[in-house]
Amino acid sequence: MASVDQRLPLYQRLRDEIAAKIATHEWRPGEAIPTEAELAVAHNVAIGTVRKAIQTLAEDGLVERFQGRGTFVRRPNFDSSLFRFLRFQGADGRHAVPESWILSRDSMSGPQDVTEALQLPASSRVIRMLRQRLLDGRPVLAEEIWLPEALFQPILAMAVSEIGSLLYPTYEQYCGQIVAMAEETLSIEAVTEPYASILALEPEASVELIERLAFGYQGQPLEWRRSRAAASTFRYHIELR
Amino acid sequence: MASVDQRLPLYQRLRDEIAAKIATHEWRPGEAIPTEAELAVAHNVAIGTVRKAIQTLAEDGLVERFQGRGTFVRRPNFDSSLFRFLRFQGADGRHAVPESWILSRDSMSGPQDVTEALQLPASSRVIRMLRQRLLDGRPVLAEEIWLPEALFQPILAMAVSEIGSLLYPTYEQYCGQIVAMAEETLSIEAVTEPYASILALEPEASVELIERLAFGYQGQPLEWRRSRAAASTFRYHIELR
DNA sequence: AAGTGGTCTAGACCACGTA
DNA sequence: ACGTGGTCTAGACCACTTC
Repeated sequence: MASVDQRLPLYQRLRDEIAAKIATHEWRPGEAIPTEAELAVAHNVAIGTVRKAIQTLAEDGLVERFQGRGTFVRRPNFDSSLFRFLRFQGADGRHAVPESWILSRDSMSGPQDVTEALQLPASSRVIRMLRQRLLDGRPVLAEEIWLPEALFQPILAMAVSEIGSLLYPTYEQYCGQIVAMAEETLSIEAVTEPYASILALEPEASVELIERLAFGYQGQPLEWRRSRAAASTFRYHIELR
Repeated sequence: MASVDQRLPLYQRLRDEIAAKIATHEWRPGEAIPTEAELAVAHNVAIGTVRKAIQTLAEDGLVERFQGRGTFVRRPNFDSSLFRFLRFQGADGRHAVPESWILSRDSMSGPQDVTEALQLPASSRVIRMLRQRLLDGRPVLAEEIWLPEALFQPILAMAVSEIGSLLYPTYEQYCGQIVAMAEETLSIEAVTEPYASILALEPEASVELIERLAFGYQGQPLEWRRSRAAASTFRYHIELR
């Protein structure tokens, strides 16, 4: 364990120690962490200082607090929080998560753009999955998913049908990899095969390209995802403050 | 002034009182609010309670705190914070705000989609402006801006050349309207005139449509903006947590 | 009834900005 | 030197959950 910077305020050092315990899975998602009083005694600080440390962790989404029950390590779920922003035009304007089908899963030497995005040495082994997502029976999203093979070996061993419709819980359960943060970049492209077929569009039709890079607790890239969305059903909604 | 709910915690009631003073412009953007000690005495609460109230306001972006200087009412600027997410492909990958030219400004009876978005009675008078934005001399954005005429009369009285390149400071200075929050929705459309010409594209080319509804401190709609971005230069980048 | 986090108080000292 | 917000302490009582 790296020594903590003594110049930092107590509550930040305590915060970092707790975050490290979560990052190393010493305290696992879903579990309760020690109570405020226990932490105060263990670290020899006032309970108010513990509260401030935990509060910053709660703001960053690492833990969740429940009055009367305790403080719990949060289980992030970007498979659904992607859909916090992304919307599809269903029969009504509802906020549904489309069903998903994995079409293929391969192991290969990584193309340059993939290894660069995942910050891997050139030609590292990677896993590629193609996935189709449907709403009301219509294809709305074609996903191309890239993973570092070194971290996700168990994915190759599973039957494709065993891989759940939510990928991030699968990563956590079978590979011990937890997604903590992600970045998305949106742009427009002319769709090419195989994505045109997956979306039932003519080649060269315009689609929204949503590139997502997902990171673990230590900031290491875990997954690179390129999703193509059909223009007619695509919406992305966000609040600015 | 509505009476405060006595069931709420002290710090939330204090928070609401301060927020109301900001909303009514009793304390104006850029000004310092009273010190923690003064607020504690004035409201007869402990200084820690004042700190908690102010902290929540700072998290919501209503005020900014500076150690040694004081706490100041924040001046939101969505003209530049739009560009927090929106990126254009310049000569390099830099994060530049494009120059802007106002092409027209009219007063008219509001079309139905506009009055609905701005939550105005049908056929209310509205102001429409068209604006072109250029990066490295190339048009990258065509903006269609709608305002309730009742709130923005001074805009009609100004010469178009007097209207600055940043609209929100102009709204504040000449119309007393401050934008506090906004929502954006992204989608793809086939561009029509006059936006095709403004962007130097062929009609029916695909563009990104960015619809933005901006709200004041009391949550009232202030501006509806529909921006079309050329597909070749458009990028939208966001972090998910 | 016991234990948890939530609110609130009343101080102390520190770090920073301004004059 | 002075005033500001930032950190930290040591308690009290309350609201909620669990047993």
